Amino acid sequence: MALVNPTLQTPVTTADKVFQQMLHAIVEGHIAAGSKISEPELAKQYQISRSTLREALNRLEKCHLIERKPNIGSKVVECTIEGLLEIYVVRESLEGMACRQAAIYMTDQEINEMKDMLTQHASMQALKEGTAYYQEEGDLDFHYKVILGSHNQQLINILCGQLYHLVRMYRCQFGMNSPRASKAFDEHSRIIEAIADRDGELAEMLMRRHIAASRKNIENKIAEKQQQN
Amino acid sequence: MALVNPTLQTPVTTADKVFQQMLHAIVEGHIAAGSKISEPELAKQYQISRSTLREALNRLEKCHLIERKPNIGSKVVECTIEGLLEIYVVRESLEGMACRQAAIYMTDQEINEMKDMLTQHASMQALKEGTAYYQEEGDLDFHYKVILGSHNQQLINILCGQLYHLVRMYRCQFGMNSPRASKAFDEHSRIIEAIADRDGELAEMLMRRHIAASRKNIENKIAEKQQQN
DNA sequence: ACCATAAAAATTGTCGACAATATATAGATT
DNA sequence: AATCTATATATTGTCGACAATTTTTATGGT
Repeated sequence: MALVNPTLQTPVTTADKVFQQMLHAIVEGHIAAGSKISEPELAKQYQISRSTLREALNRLEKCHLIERKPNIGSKVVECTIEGLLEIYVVRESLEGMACRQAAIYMTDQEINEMKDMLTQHASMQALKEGTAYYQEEGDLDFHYKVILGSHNQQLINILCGQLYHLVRMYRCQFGMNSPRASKAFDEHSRIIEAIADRDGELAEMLMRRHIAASRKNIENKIAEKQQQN
Repeated sequence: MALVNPTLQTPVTTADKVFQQMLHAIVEGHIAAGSKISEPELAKQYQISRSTLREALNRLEKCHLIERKPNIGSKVVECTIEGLLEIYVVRESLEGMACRQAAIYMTDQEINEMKDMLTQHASMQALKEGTAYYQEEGDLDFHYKVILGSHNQQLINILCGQLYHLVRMYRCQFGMNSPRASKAFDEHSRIIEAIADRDGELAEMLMRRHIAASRKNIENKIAEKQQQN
């Protein structure tokens, strides 16, 4: 029930279905990052015409998962360290604001649901005596809920509809940018507290620190790796 | 030489050209906000096939200027007060961060160019003995420059490639959300100062206040209008 | 007169073919 | 042998036609 982007519509047209299949394939790396996309080849592979494949490609482009140059073709985006850090900067900014708005606009029911989710995650974390679950789906669930809690359609579209596909792609392919399990959980609780207190200013600050901490964590890992060489 | 989105590629394919024409038409209201888009009709109007028109529509959708429902069709987005306020929230967040990044990454040359631009705007403002120029193109130029100064491709894409088309659309159609001329100019100078001082924290704060002030200005006008009725 | 149903018209989605452009191959020249 | 040019191949862009779906209109019943 997790790892599913909340803005993803249920596919109705064939282009929709192929889009979602390709989305999955790109995020998981089955279609390699940076690789060129051959329209005739993929059309044959999915057993659809080139037109509908192009329709699917257009949606992937909308998510910033592929890039297109006129008369030349499409490429899957590359996963670079710089790209990852750029995404963190945007997330820090936007999710911080989303959190501030959530403190204003989330209903009491939504807040309670989020609290329930967190306790549920806590038990799961204990159950698995590890942090695997929380590192993966749980973290995303939390962030999605906050974003939706902003009740701001622009924020929701940009974050869930675009940026978070890339977030998941980087998480699958780099691996190193999963949440720092133990600390992340505490940070999440504090953020929910601030939202429940309707303290938007604090909520924004905490979310920004939460994301900035992840970014710095990665920057450190990078630095370590570079020292080894 | 302003009012031109810096991320807009020079059109190469016919779909590109039609896209830019329609972009212009929607922003200026020649294609009415909220109106339904008839593919056959527009294809005939632009003298292209429906396929290439659909290609253009896909790009408009990427800019969030039209919305599409499967098997039903496309509509131009509506200009609502709520929608405008949502955009301001996102701008406050993202442009604030862009400004912080600009203080880090802008080159000295870029900063000088921006200073030059501002003095040029000042003289124009005096020349026209009004604030028309600055209210329109000048303000956009300034904000574009800051955004580009972030050197963050994600920020640039989201702001220039998507959000600012909507900003311009609202400005054309509502009119009331143009910059508060006299104050805006001073605020712009202070922001540039902060960037030149490489004070990212201050730069972000000033930009956020600058945009928040515009938003509050609109909220007040709305409130006034509602009191009249 | 109103509502439900069925037929007709219009609109969107998908397909295959052709045109325009870019890439790869072969040949000629120095 | 290397470089430039010309040809051939492959890929992307555009077109018109058909299929599937939705909207409108017409019809009949209460």
